[in-house]
Amino acid sequence: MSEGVEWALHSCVNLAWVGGPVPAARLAGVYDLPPAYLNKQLQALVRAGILASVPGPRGGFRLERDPAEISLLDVVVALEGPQDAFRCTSILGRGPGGDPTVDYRDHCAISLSMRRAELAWRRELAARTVADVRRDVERTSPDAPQRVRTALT
Amino acid sequence: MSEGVEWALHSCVNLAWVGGPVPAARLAGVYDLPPAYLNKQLQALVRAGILASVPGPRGGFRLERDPAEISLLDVVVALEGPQDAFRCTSILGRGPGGDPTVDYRDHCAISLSMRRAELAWRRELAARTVADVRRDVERTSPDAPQRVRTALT
DNA sequence: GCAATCGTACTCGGATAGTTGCTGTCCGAGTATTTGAGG
DNA sequence: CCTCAAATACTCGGACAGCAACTATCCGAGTACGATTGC
Repeated sequence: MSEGVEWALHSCVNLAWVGGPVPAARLAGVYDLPPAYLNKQLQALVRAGILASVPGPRGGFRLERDPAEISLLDVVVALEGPQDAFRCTSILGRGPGGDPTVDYRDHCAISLSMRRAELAWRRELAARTVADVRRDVERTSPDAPQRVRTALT
Repeated sequence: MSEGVEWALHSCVNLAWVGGPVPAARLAGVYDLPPAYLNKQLQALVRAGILASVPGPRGGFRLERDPAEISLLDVVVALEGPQDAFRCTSILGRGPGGDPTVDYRDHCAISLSMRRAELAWRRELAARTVADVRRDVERTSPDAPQRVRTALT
């Protein structure tokens, strides 16, 4: 999985602590990340409708939706794409008694088992939102929000 | 995820239908796969203790353990490695109020959420064995074992 | 003094190289079989 | 006919290219702010 997922998730939580738009360069400065590359990841989140971008001075990125409506799965899918990690290429169609024209993703027992596992993974990620993470962090270290706001201002 | 995982899983199920060792070239011929590359994947399964290799004429690969003792997770881990797909690089340690010497994999709320999801994925894969898949296939298409044995002999 | 206009600085956005890991291939080490000769 | 040994063919195993994707960077389009000039 791309390393940008980690950066994007932390940036979303940080953005949930400030109101207005924050430039990508400042978001990157918090963790000493490559500014232009983080910008690229945030662009993908904009295309997915998670963030909104504001050009020009006083511009930057801000959350487009309520943090409680942004699941971790949304962020992962925005960056990694909707396809599963395990890709069934229907090799059964090239085997004995197989039909090359059939899509075996819904028939192959192996494909179904792998899909069931990925479904469990997606279910866990879909059940956890940016708001949940923010709440957990605020409970663990109550002074984190203020520190982040200071670093982002 | 590597495409070789699919090949390895199908090959393990096929090996569960025959007794003796089968050369990699013949296993690859069933689905028209690159023989040498499949050989590479099977070598990894040997290193993991899932398969056993027999050199020389009449040699090949055979299952080292009972099919009921080989989970899908075992095969995936043997090929992809034990590390998680989401890798926490502890960027919190480079942020405000962070300690660069601390490993945040057990403290960062984001890392914990991602790990919980991967744990659910691993649990599903660990609960499903090669024997389970073989049984499912035999129920769906009872003549598959004979077809595979013919293709492998 | 006030307003309109021009210039400037700052931001995102997409286009452009570098690097790692997956994909595919090839040849050598080792072994069981086969073949031949010798007893 | 039986035994032994050498040749042979077949297998795995690791070392060697090719390619796609991730990583990283740079420059241009567009915008808001501020300075400047004219009224």
